[in-house]
Amino acid sequence: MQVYDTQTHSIRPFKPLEKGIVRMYVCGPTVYDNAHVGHARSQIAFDIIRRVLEYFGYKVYYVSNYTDIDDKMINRANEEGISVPELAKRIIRSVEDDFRSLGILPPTIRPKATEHIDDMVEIVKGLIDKGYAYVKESGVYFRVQKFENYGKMTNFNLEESQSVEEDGNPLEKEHRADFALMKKSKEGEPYWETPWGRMRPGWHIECSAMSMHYLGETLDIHGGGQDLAFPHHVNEIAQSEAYTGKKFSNYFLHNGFVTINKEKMSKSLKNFFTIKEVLQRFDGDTLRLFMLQAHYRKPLEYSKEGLEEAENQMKRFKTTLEQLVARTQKKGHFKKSKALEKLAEKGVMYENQFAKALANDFNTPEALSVLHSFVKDINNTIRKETENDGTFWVDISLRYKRMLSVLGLFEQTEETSETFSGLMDLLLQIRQQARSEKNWEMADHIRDQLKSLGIVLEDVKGTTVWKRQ
RNA sequence: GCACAGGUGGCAGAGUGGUUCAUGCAGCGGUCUGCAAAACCGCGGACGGGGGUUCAAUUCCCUCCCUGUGCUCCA
Repeated sequence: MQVYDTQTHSIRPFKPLEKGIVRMYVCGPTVYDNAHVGHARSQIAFDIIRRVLEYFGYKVYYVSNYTDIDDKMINRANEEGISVPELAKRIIRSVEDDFRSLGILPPTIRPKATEHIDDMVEIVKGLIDKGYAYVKESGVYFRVQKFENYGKMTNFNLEESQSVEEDGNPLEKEHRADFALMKKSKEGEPYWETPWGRMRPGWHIECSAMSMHYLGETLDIHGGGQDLAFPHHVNEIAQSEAYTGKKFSNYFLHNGFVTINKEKMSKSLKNFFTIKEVLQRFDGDTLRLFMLQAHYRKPLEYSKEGLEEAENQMKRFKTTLEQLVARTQKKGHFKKSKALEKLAEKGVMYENQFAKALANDFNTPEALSVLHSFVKDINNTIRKETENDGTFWVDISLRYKRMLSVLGLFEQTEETSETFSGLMDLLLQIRQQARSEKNWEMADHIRDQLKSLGIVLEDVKGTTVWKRQ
Protein backbone atom coordinates (compact mmCIF):
# COMPACT_ATOMS: atom_id res chain seq x y z
CA MET A 1 0.00 0.00 0.00
CA GLN A 2 1.02 3.59 -0.40
CA VAL A 3 0.38 6.72 1.64
CA TYR A 4 0.93 10.44 1.36
CA ASP A 5 3.66 11.67 3.69
CA THR A 6 3.69 15.36 4.58
CA GLN A 7 7.44 15.17 5.15
CA THR A 8 8.16 14.39 1.50
CA HIS A 9 4.99 15.98 0.09
CA SER A 10 4.41 12.86 -1.92
CA ILE A 11 2.74 9.51 -1.99
CA ARG A 12 5.18 6.74 -1.25
CA PRO A 13 5.10 3.03 -0.42
CA PHE A 14 4.22 2.22 3.15
CA LYS A 15 6.73 0.08 5.00
CA PRO A 16 6.52 -0.19 8.76
CA LEU A 17 9.69 -0.43 10.80
CA GLU A 18 8.83 -3.89 12.02
CA LYS A 19 7.16 -6.32 9.66
CA GLY A 20 3.46 -6.71 10.29
CA ILE A 21 3.31 -4.11 13.06
CA VAL A 22 2.30 -0.47 12.84
CA ARG A 23 2.99 2.05 15.58
CA MET A 24 0.72 5.02 15.16
CA TYR A 25 0.28 8.16 17.23
CA VAL A 26 -2.44 10.72 16.61
CA CYS A 27 -2.83 14.04 18.40
CA GLY A 28 -6.18 14.22 20.13
CA PRO A 29 -8.18 17.21 21.31
CA THR A 30 -7.58 19.61 24.15
CA VAL A 31 -10.43 18.78 26.47
CA TYR A 32 -11.66 22.22 27.43
CA ASP A 33 -14.87 22.18 25.40
CA ASN A 34 -17.18 19.82 23.55
CA ALA A 35 -15.88 18.35 20.31
CA HIS A 36 -17.11 19.73 17.00
CA VAL A 37 -17.41 18.30 13.52
CA GLY A 38 -13.77 19.11 12.76
CA HIS A 39 -12.64 16.89 15.60
CA ALA A 40 -14.99 14.21 14.34
CA ARG A 41 -13.32 14.28 10.96
CA SER A 42 -9.89 13.77 12.39
CA GLN A 43 -11.02 10.97 14.66
CA ILE A 44 -12.91 9.24 11.88
CA ALA A 45 -10.08 9.65 9.37
CA PHE A 46 -7.57 7.95 11.63
CA ASP A 47 -10.07 5.38 12.80
CA ILE A 48 -10.49 4.38 9.14
CA ILE A 49 -6.73 4.36 8.61
CA ARG A 50 -6.36 2.10 11.61
CA ARG A 51 -9.13 -0.22 10.38
CA VAL A 52 -7.68 -0.38 6.88
CA LEU A 53 -4.24 -1.26 8.26
CA GLU A 54 -5.82 -4.02 10.33
CA TYR A 55 -7.81 -5.19 7.32
CA PHE A 56 -4.50 -5.61 5.49
CA GLY A 57 -3.24 -7.75 8.31
CA TYR A 58 -1.17 -5.34 10.36
CA LYS A 59 -1.15 -5.40 14.12
CA VAL A 60 -1.76 -1.75 14.96
CA TYR A 61 -0.66 -0.09 18.17
CA TYR A 62 -2.68 3.07 18.11
CA VAL A 63 -2.08 5.77 20.70
CA SER A 64 -4.12 8.95 20.78
CA ASN A 65 -3.98 11.42 23.62
CA TYR A 66 -6.04 14.00 25.44
CA THR A 67 -4.38 17.30 26.24
CA ASP A 68 -5.66 18.00 29.73
CA ILE A 69 -3.35 20.82 30.79
CA ASP A 70 -2.66 24.08 28.96
CA ASP A 71 -3.70 27.74 28.88
CA LYS A 72 -7.16 27.06 27.52
CA MET A 73 -7.81 24.44 30.17
CA ILE A 74 -6.76 26.82 32.92
CA ASN A 75 -8.78 29.73 31.56
CA ARG A 76 -11.91 27.70 31.08
CA ALA A 77 -11.67 26.11 34.50
CA ASN A 78 -11.28 29.55 36.06
CA GLU A 79 -14.29 30.87 34.17
CA GLU A 80 -16.40 28.03 35.44
CA GLY A 81 -14.94 28.17 38.92
CA ILE A 82 -13.88 24.53 38.88
CA SER A 83 -10.51 22.80 38.91
CA VAL A 84 -8.66 21.79 35.76
CA PRO A 85 -8.98 18.05 36.49
CA GLU A 86 -12.72 18.46 37.05
CA LEU A 87 -13.08 20.17 33.70
CA ALA A 88 -10.99 17.52 31.98
CA LYS A 89 -12.99 14.72 33.49
CA ARG A 90 -16.28 16.17 32.35
CA ILE A 91 -15.19 16.94 28.80
CA ILE A 92 -13.47 13.61 28.32
CA ARG A 93 -16.66 11.85 29.29
CA SER A 94 -18.54 14.00 26.80
CA VAL A 95 -16.22 13.47 23.83
CA GLU A 96 -15.99 9.76 24.49
CA ASP A 97 -19.76 9.55 24.20
CA ASP A 98 -19.50 11.38 20.89
CA PHE A 99 -16.73 9.15 19.59
CA ARG A 100 -18.67 6.04 20.52
CA SER A 101 -21.71 7.33 18.62
CA LEU A 102 -19.52 7.80 15.57
CA GLY A 103 -18.36 4.20 15.68
CA ILE A 104 -14.77 5.08 16.50
CA LEU A 105 -12.90 2.12 17.91
CA PRO A 106 -11.09 2.94 21.13
CA PRO A 107 -7.37 3.37 20.49
CA THR A 108 -5.03 0.87 22.06
CA ILE A 109 -4.24 3.54 24.63
CA ARG A 110 -5.66 7.00 25.28
CA PRO A 111 -3.14 8.65 27.58
CA LYS A 112 -3.50 12.05 29.22
CA ALA A 113 -0.76 14.64 29.30
CA THR A 114 -0.89 15.03 33.07
CA GLU A 115 -0.12 11.34 33.51
CA HIS A 116 3.26 11.76 31.83
CA ILE A 117 4.88 14.80 33.41
CA ASP A 118 7.82 12.68 34.58
CA ASP A 119 8.51 11.53 31.03
CA MET A 120 8.44 15.12 29.86
CA VAL A 121 10.85 16.24 32.58
CA GLU A 122 13.25 13.49 31.52
CA ILE A 123 13.25 14.70 27.93
CA VAL A 124 13.68 18.34 28.91
CA LYS A 125 16.64 17.41 31.12
CA GLY A 126 18.24 15.61 28.21
CA LEU A 127 17.65 18.55 25.89
CA ILE A 128 19.26 20.95 28.34
CA ASP A 129 22.26 18.65 28.71
CA LYS A 130 22.72 18.55 24.96
CA GLY A 131 22.40 22.30 24.62
CA TYR A 132 19.09 22.20 22.80
CA ALA A 133 17.21 23.89 25.60
CA TYR A 134 17.79 26.69 28.08
CA VAL A 135 16.21 27.80 31.31
CA LYS A 136 14.83 31.29 31.88
CA GLU A 137 12.79 32.82 34.66
CA SER A 138 9.55 32.29 32.69
CA GLY A 139 10.22 28.72 31.68
CA VAL A 140 12.35 26.29 29.72
CA TYR A 141 12.71 26.88 25.98
CA PHE A 142 13.81 24.92 22.96
CA ARG A 143 16.71 26.51 21.07
CA VAL A 144 15.35 26.41 17.56
CA GLN A 145 18.47 27.64 15.78
CA LYS A 146 20.53 24.83 17.20
CA PHE A 147 18.37 22.24 15.47
CA GLU A 148 19.34 21.74 11.87
CA ASN A 149 16.49 21.76 9.39
CA TYR A 150 14.02 23.21 11.84
CA GLY A 151 10.62 23.41 10.16
CA LYS A 152 11.66 21.43 7.12
CA MET A 153 8.39 19.54 6.90
CA THR A 154 6.37 22.70 6.31
CA ASN A 155 9.10 24.75 4.62
CA PHE A 156 9.17 27.05 7.58
CA ASN A 157 11.85 29.65 7.16
CA LEU A 158 13.30 31.06 10.38
CA GLU A 159 14.35 34.35 8.79
CA GLU A 160 11.43 35.02 6.51
CA SER A 161 8.60 34.00 8.76
CA GLN A 162 6.23 36.80 9.58
CA SER A 163 5.50 35.67 13.06
CA VAL A 164 4.10 38.38 15.22
CA GLU A 165 6.80 40.12 17.24
CA GLU A 166 6.13 39.99 20.90
CA ASP A 167 6.30 43.23 22.79
CA GLY A 168 9.80 43.57 24.11
CA ASN A 169 10.30 39.81 24.39
CA PRO A 170 8.89 39.49 27.91
CA LEU A 171 9.67 35.77 27.90
CA GLU A 172 13.40 36.41 27.35
CA LYS A 173 13.57 33.94 24.50
CA GLU A 174 16.78 33.83 22.49
CA HIS A 175 14.87 33.63 19.22
CA ARG A 176 11.28 34.51 18.65
CA ALA A 177 10.61 31.05 17.18
CA ASP A 178 11.90 29.30 20.29
CA PHE A 179 9.04 27.50 21.97
CA ALA A 180 8.25 26.62 25.56
CA LEU A 181 9.00 23.13 26.79
CA MET A 182 7.95 24.06 30.30
CA LYS A 183 6.14 27.14 31.54
CA LYS A 184 6.55 28.59 34.97
CA SER A 185 3.20 28.24 36.65
CA LYS A 186 1.65 31.37 38.00
CA GLU A 187 -0.09 31.80 41.32
CA GLY A 188 -3.17 29.57 41.50
CA GLU A 189 -2.28 27.53 38.41
CA PRO A 190 -1.64 23.80 38.48
CA TYR A 191 2.05 22.96 38.85
CA TRP A 192 4.49 20.12 39.15
CA GLU A 193 7.81 20.23 41.02
CA THR A 194 10.68 20.09 38.55
CA PRO A 195 14.43 20.72 38.72
CA TRP A 196 13.65 24.25 37.46
CA GLY A 197 10.93 25.09 39.91
CA ARG A 198 7.17 24.80 39.83
CA MET A 199 6.27 24.28 36.22
CA ARG A 200 3.59 23.04 33.90
CA PRO A 201 4.29 21.58 30.48
CA GLY A 202 4.22 23.48 27.22
CA TRP A 203 1.99 22.13 24.52
CA HIS A 204 4.36 20.17 22.26
CA ILE A 205 6.41 18.21 24.72
CA GLU A 206 3.54 15.98 25.80
CA CYS A 207 3.20 14.22 22.46
CA SER A 208 6.90 13.47 22.25
CA ALA A 209 6.80 12.08 25.78
CA MET A 210 3.71 9.95 25.32
CA SER A 211 4.56 8.60 21.90
CA MET A 212 8.03 7.66 23.09
CA HIS A 213 6.69 6.13 26.27
CA TYR A 214 4.23 3.81 24.53
CA LEU A 215 5.60 3.34 21.04
CA GLY A 216 9.34 3.91 21.18
CA GLU A 217 11.67 6.48 19.72
CA THR A 218 10.61 6.10 16.11
CA LEU A 219 6.98 5.93 15.02
CA ASP A 220 5.64 4.48 11.81
CA ILE A 221 2.81 6.97 11.52
CA HIS A 222 2.16 10.25 13.25
CA GLY A 223 -1.14 11.90 12.48
CA GLY A 224 -3.39 14.84 13.20
CA GLY A 225 -5.23 17.71 11.61
CA GLN A 226 -3.51 19.83 8.99
CA ASP A 227 -3.44 22.74 11.39
CA LEU A 228 -1.09 20.81 13.64
CA ALA A 229 1.66 20.44 11.06
CA PHE A 230 3.08 23.78 12.08
CA PRO A 231 4.08 24.52 14.71
CA HIS A 232 2.99 21.51 16.74
CA HIS A 233 4.42 18.66 14.69
CA VAL A 234 7.43 20.64 13.56
CA ASN A 235 8.27 21.23 17.20
CA GLU A 236 7.67 17.62 18.12
CA ILE A 237 10.10 16.59 15.43
CA ALA A 238 12.70 19.08 16.61
CA GLN A 239 12.58 18.17 20.28
CA SER A 240 12.24 14.41 19.74
CA GLU A 241 15.01 14.11 17.19
CA ALA A 242 17.28 16.41 19.16
CA TYR A 243 16.70 14.22 22.20
CA THR A 244 17.04 10.75 20.64
CA GLY A 245 19.17 11.47 17.61
CA LYS A 246 16.77 9.28 15.68
CA LYS A 247 14.03 9.83 13.12
CA PHE A 248 10.85 10.75 14.98
CA SER A 249 8.26 9.37 12.59
CA ASN A 250 8.65 7.71 9.23
CA TYR A 251 5.32 9.04 7.97
CA PHE A 252 3.29 12.12 8.83
CA LEU A 253 -0.37 12.02 7.83
CA HIS A 254 -2.59 15.08 8.06
CA ASN A 255 -6.31 15.23 7.52
CA GLY A 256 -7.97 18.16 5.76
CA PHE A 257 -10.41 20.59 7.33
CA VAL A 258 -14.12 20.64 7.53
CA THR A 259 -15.18 23.93 5.97
CA ILE A 260 -18.28 26.08 6.04
CA ASN A 261 -18.69 28.45 3.13
CA LYS A 262 -15.19 27.35 2.13
CA GLU A 263 -13.76 28.55 5.43
CA LYS A 264 -12.21 26.32 8.03
CA MET A 265 -14.58 25.30 10.78
CA SER A 266 -12.97 26.43 14.00
CA LYS A 267 -13.62 27.57 17.49
CA SER A 268 -12.09 30.96 16.88
CA LEU A 269 -14.26 31.71 13.85
CA LYS A 270 -17.30 30.52 15.81
CA ASN A 271 -18.58 28.77 12.69
CA PHE A 272 -18.66 25.30 14.18
CA PHE A 273 -21.29 22.71 14.97
CA THR A 274 -20.69 20.35 17.83
CA ILE A 275 -20.95 16.63 17.26
CA LYS A 276 -23.85 16.57 19.69
CA GLU A 277 -25.75 19.13 17.64
CA VAL A 278 -25.35 17.09 14.48
CA LEU A 279 -26.32 13.87 16.22
CA GLN A 280 -29.64 15.39 17.25
CA ARG A 281 -30.70 15.35 13.63
CA PHE A 282 -28.52 12.66 11.98
CA ASP A 283 -27.21 9.40 13.31
CA GLY A 284 -23.56 8.47 13.74
CA ASP A 285 -23.39 6.29 10.64
CA THR A 286 -24.69 9.16 8.54
CA LEU A 287 -22.06 11.58 9.82
CA ARG A 288 -19.38 8.93 9.31
CA LEU A 289 -20.52 8.24 5.76
CA PHE A 290 -20.61 11.98 5.10
CA MET A 291 -16.95 12.16 6.08
CA LEU A 292 -16.00 9.21 3.89
CA GLN A 293 -17.43 10.85 0.80
CA ALA A 294 -14.36 13.04 0.53
CA HIS A 295 -10.77 11.91 0.59
CA TYR A 296 -9.34 12.43 4.08
CA ARG A 297 -6.71 14.95 2.96
CA LYS A 298 -9.09 17.19 1.05
CA PRO A 299 -11.29 19.89 2.45
CA LEU A 300 -14.82 18.79 3.18
CA GLU A 301 -17.62 21.31 2.90
CA TYR A 302 -20.10 20.93 5.71
CA SER A 303 -23.74 21.37 4.79
CA LYS A 304 -27.15 20.12 5.72
CA GLU A 305 -27.69 19.01 2.13
CA GLY A 306 -24.49 17.01 2.19
CA LEU A 307 -25.60 15.26 5.35
CA GLU A 308 -29.01 14.55 3.88
CA GLU A 309 -27.39 12.96 0.88
CA ALA A 310 -25.19 10.89 3.15
CA GLU A 311 -28.32 9.84 4.99
CA ASN A 312 -29.85 8.56 1.76
CA GLN A 313 -26.74 6.60 0.96
CA MET A 314 -26.62 5.26 4.47
CA LYS A 315 -30.19 4.01 4.14
CA ARG A 316 -29.39 2.37 0.83
CA PHE A 317 -26.48 0.46 2.32
CA LYS A 318 -28.53 -0.44 5.35
CA THR A 319 -31.54 -1.65 3.41
CA THR A 320 -29.38 -3.96 1.36
CA LEU A 321 -27.70 -5.22 4.51
CA GLU A 322 -31.05 -6.05 6.04
CA GLN A 323 -32.36 -7.69 2.90
CA LEU A 324 -29.23 -9.76 2.77
CA VAL A 325 -29.48 -10.84 6.38
CA ALA A 326 -33.10 -11.80 5.85
CA ARG A 327 -32.10 -13.95 2.83
CA THR A 328 -29.46 -15.85 4.76
CA GLN A 329 -32.09 -16.86 7.29
CA LYS A 330 -34.53 -18.07 4.71
CA LYS A 331 -35.24 -21.74 4.15
CA GLY A 332 -35.73 -22.65 0.54
CA HIS A 333 -34.77 -25.08 -2.19
CA PHE A 334 -31.22 -26.29 -2.40
CA LYS A 335 -31.16 -25.72 -6.10
CA LYS A 336 -28.07 -24.42 -7.73
CA SER A 337 -28.42 -20.87 -8.87
CA LYS A 338 -26.41 -19.40 -11.72
CA ALA A 339 -27.19 -15.84 -10.72
CA LEU A 340 -26.05 -16.36 -7.16
CA GLU A 341 -22.86 -18.06 -8.24
CA LYS A 342 -22.13 -15.18 -10.51
CA LEU A 343 -22.83 -12.66 -7.77
CA ALA A 344 -20.46 -14.50 -5.46
CA GLU A 345 -17.76 -14.28 -8.12
CA LYS A 346 -18.37 -10.60 -8.63
CA GLY A 347 -18.19 -10.12 -4.91
CA VAL A 348 -14.59 -11.30 -4.97
CA MET A 349 -13.83 -8.82 -7.73
CA TYR A 350 -15.54 -5.98 -5.92
CA GLU A 351 -13.69 -6.65 -2.70
CA ASN A 352 -10.41 -6.62 -4.61
CA GLN A 353 -11.22 -3.26 -6.13
CA PHE A 354 -12.36 -2.02 -2.75
CA ALA A 355 -9.09 -3.09 -1.14
CA LYS A 356 -7.09 -1.55 -3.95
CA ALA A 357 -8.81 1.80 -3.48
CA LEU A 358 -8.10 1.80 0.23
CA ALA A 359 -4.52 0.69 -0.28
CA ASN A 360 -4.01 3.79 -2.37
CA ASP A 361 -3.73 6.40 0.36
CA PHE A 362 -7.06 5.42 1.91
CA ASN A 363 -9.24 6.47 -0.97
CA THR A 364 -12.62 6.07 0.68
CA PRO A 365 -14.66 7.83 -2.03
CA GLU A 366 -13.47 5.31 -4.55
CA ALA A 367 -14.03 2.45 -2.12
CA LEU A 368 -17.58 3.70 -1.63
CA SER A 369 -18.21 3.76 -5.35
CA VAL A 370 -17.15 0.11 -5.55
CA LEU A 371 -19.46 -0.67 -2.68
CA HIS A 372 -22.31 1.02 -4.52
CA SER A 373 -21.70 -1.16 -7.55
CA PHE A 374 -21.71 -4.24 -5.35
CA VAL A 375 -24.97 -3.12 -3.75
CA LYS A 376 -26.53 -2.63 -7.15
CA ASP A 377 -25.62 -6.17 -8.17
CA ILE A 378 -26.86 -7.57 -4.89
CA ASN A 379 -30.17 -5.77 -5.24
CA ASN A 380 -30.49 -6.90 -8.81
CA THR A 381 -30.01 -10.49 -7.79
CA ILE A 382 -32.37 -10.16 -4.86
CA ARG A 383 -35.20 -9.10 -7.13
CA LYS A 384 -34.63 -12.05 -9.41
CA GLU A 385 -33.93 -14.86 -6.98
CA THR A 386 -36.66 -15.74 -4.54
CA GLU A 387 -36.50 -19.38 -3.67
CA ASN A 388 -32.89 -20.02 -2.81
CA ASP A 389 -31.92 -21.43 0.51
CA GLY A 390 -30.20 -18.98 2.82
CA THR A 391 -26.92 -20.86 2.69
CA PHE A 392 -26.36 -19.61 -0.84
CA TRP A 393 -26.38 -16.04 0.46
CA VAL A 394 -23.94 -16.49 3.32
CA ASP A 395 -20.76 -15.85 1.37
CA ILE A 396 -22.12 -12.67 -0.18
CA SER A 397 -23.53 -11.44 3.08
CA LEU A 398 -20.26 -11.99 4.94
CA ARG A 399 -18.29 -10.21 2.28
CA TYR A 400 -20.61 -7.24 2.27
CA LYS A 401 -20.51 -7.01 6.05
CA ARG A 402 -16.73 -7.19 6.06
CA MET A 403 -16.48 -4.30 3.61
CA LEU A 404 -18.87 -2.22 5.68
CA SER A 405 -16.91 -2.93 8.81
CA VAL A 406 -13.64 -1.73 7.26
CA LEU A 407 -15.45 1.58 6.89
CA GLY A 408 -16.81 1.24 10.40
CA LEU A 409 -20.44 1.34 9.31
CA PHE A 410 -23.38 -0.31 11.03
CA GLU A 411 -21.46 -1.76 13.90
CA GLN A 412 -23.75 -0.51 16.58
CA THR A 413 -26.77 -2.53 15.65
CA GLU A 414 -29.29 -2.40 18.42
CA GLU A 415 -29.55 -5.59 20.36
CA THR A 416 -32.75 -7.42 19.60
CA SER A 417 -33.97 -9.85 22.21
CA GLU A 418 -35.08 -13.38 21.33
CA THR A 419 -38.55 -12.57 22.54
CA PHE A 420 -38.78 -9.48 20.39
CA SER A 421 -37.66 -11.11 17.19
CA GLY A 422 -39.92 -14.07 17.94
CA LEU A 423 -42.87 -11.70 18.25
CA MET A 424 -41.92 -9.98 15.03
CA ASP A 425 -41.75 -13.31 13.22
CA LEU A 426 -45.18 -14.22 14.50
CA LEU A 427 -46.60 -10.86 13.46
CA LEU A 428 -45.13 -11.15 9.99
CA GLN A 429 -46.56 -14.66 9.62
CA ILE A 430 -50.01 -13.44 10.53
CA ARG A 431 -49.69 -10.60 8.08
CA GLN A 432 -48.44 -12.92 5.37
CA GLN A 433 -51.49 -15.09 5.97
CA ALA A 434 -53.73 -12.05 5.61
CA ARG A 435 -51.99 -11.08 2.41
CA SER A 436 -52.41 -14.49 0.89
CA GLU A 437 -56.11 -14.19 1.65
CA LYS A 438 -56.06 -10.77 0.03
CA ASN A 439 -57.08 -9.27 3.33
CA TRP A 440 -55.27 -6.04 2.51
CA GLU A 441 -56.97 -4.13 5.30
CA MET A 442 -55.48 -6.36 7.95
CA ALA A 443 -52.08 -6.46 6.24
CA ASP A 444 -51.92 -2.69 5.92
CA HIS A 445 -53.21 -2.19 9.44
CA ILE A 446 -50.31 -4.22 10.82
CA ARG A 447 -47.85 -2.32 8.66
CA ASP A 448 -49.26 1.08 9.66
CA GLN A 449 -49.36 0.28 13.34
CA LEU A 450 -45.78 -0.98 13.30
CA LYS A 451 -44.73 2.14 11.50
CA SER A 452 -46.17 4.31 14.22
CA LEU A 453 -44.00 2.28 16.60
CA GLY A 454 -40.95 3.06 14.50
CA ILE A 455 -40.71 -0.24 12.65
CA VAL A 456 -40.82 -0.23 8.87
CA LEU A 457 -41.88 -3.21 6.77
CA GLU A 458 -40.76 -3.81 3.21
CA ASP A 459 -42.11 -6.57 1.01
CA VAL A 460 -39.61 -7.65 -1.57
CA LYS A 461 -40.09 -10.73 -3.70
CA GLY A 462 -41.89 -12.81 -1.14
CA THR A 463 -39.66 -11.81 1.76
CA THR A 464 -40.75 -9.21 4.24
CA VAL A 465 -37.99 -7.35 6.01
CA TRP A 466 -38.53 -5.27 9.11
CA LYS A 467 -36.25 -2.60 10.40
CA ARG A 468 -36.19 0.15 12.92
CA GLN A 469 -36.62 3.59 11.51
C1' G B 1 5.09 38.92 1.79
C1' C B 2 6.70 33.60 2.20
C1' A B 3 4.93 28.50 2.19
C1' C B 4 1.25 24.76 1.12
C1' A B 5 -3.37 22.81 -0.84
C1' G B 6 -7.22 23.07 -4.38
C1' G B 7 -10.22 24.82 -8.82
C1' U B 8 -14.17 18.51 -12.60
C1' G B 9 -21.38 18.08 -15.05
C1' G B 10 -27.41 21.34 -11.15
C1' C B 11 -24.86 19.60 -6.41
C1' A B 12 -21.25 16.31 -3.74
C1' G B 13 -16.91 13.95 -5.30
C1' A B 14 -13.07 10.07 -7.52
C1' G B 15 -9.88 9.26 -11.55
C1' U B 16 -7.07 8.93 -16.07
C1' G B 17 -2.23 10.80 -21.66
C1' G B 18 -6.42 8.22 -26.16
C1' U B 19 -11.41 3.56 -26.61
C1' U B 20 -18.74 3.38 -23.61
C1' C B 21 -14.62 10.36 -19.49
C1' A B 22 -16.35 6.58 -11.82
C1' U B 23 -19.88 6.81 -7.98
C1' G B 24 -23.81 9.11 -5.25
C1' C B 25 -27.75 12.86 -4.87
C1' A B 26 -31.13 15.72 -7.70
C1' G B 27 -33.84 15.81 -12.72
C1' C B 28 -36.40 13.22 -16.76
C1' G B 29 -38.48 8.60 -18.95
C1' G B 30 -39.63 3.47 -17.99
C1' U B 31 -40.09 -1.52 -15.05
C1' C B 32 -41.58 -4.30 -10.74
C1' U B 33 -45.50 -4.11 -6.75
C1' G B 34 -52.64 -5.49 -4.22
C1' C B 35 -51.11 -0.69 -2.18
C1' A B 36 -46.83 1.39 0.31
C1' A B 37 -41.75 1.33 0.78
C1' A B 38 -37.56 -0.37 -1.32
C1' A B 39 -35.31 -1.79 -5.72
C1' C B 40 -34.08 -2.20 -10.96
C1' C B 41 -33.37 -0.29 -16.24
C1' G B 42 -32.43 3.93 -19.49
C1' C B 43 -31.20 9.35 -20.55
C1' G B 44 -28.79 14.07 -20.55
C1' G B 45 -24.65 16.74 -18.79
C1' A B 46 -17.76 18.40 -16.79
C1' C B 47 -12.82 18.84 -16.46
C1' G B 48 -10.77 27.81 -14.17
C1' G B 49 -8.17 31.21 -18.57
C1' G B 50 -3.93 31.29 -21.97
C1' G B 51 0.42 29.01 -24.01
C1' G B 52 3.58 24.64 -24.72
C1' U B 53 5.07 19.19 -25.22
C1' U B 54 2.51 15.10 -27.96
C1' C B 55 -0.23 11.64 -33.41
C1' A B 56 -3.49 12.65 -28.95
C1' A B 57 -4.28 16.46 -22.54
C1' U B 58 -9.25 17.16 -18.19
C1' U B 59 -4.73 14.21 -17.18
C1' C B 60 2.44 16.29 -18.25
C1' C B 61 5.16 21.42 -18.35
C1' C B 62 4.92 26.94 -18.03
C1' U B 63 2.08 31.12 -16.90
C1' C B 64 -2.07 33.85 -15.26
C1' C B 65 -6.64 34.20 -12.49
C1' C B 66 -9.55 32.60 -8.34
C1' U B 67 -10.40 30.19 -3.46
C1' G B 68 -8.74 28.25 1.02
C1' U B 69 -5.05 27.05 4.79
C1' G B 70 -0.40 27.85 7.65
C1' C B 71 3.31 31.61 9.37
C1' U B 72 -0.76 33.05 16.58
C1' C B 73 -4.37 28.68 20.27
C1' C B 74 -6.81 25.10 16.84
C1' A B 75 -8.48 18.23 14.51
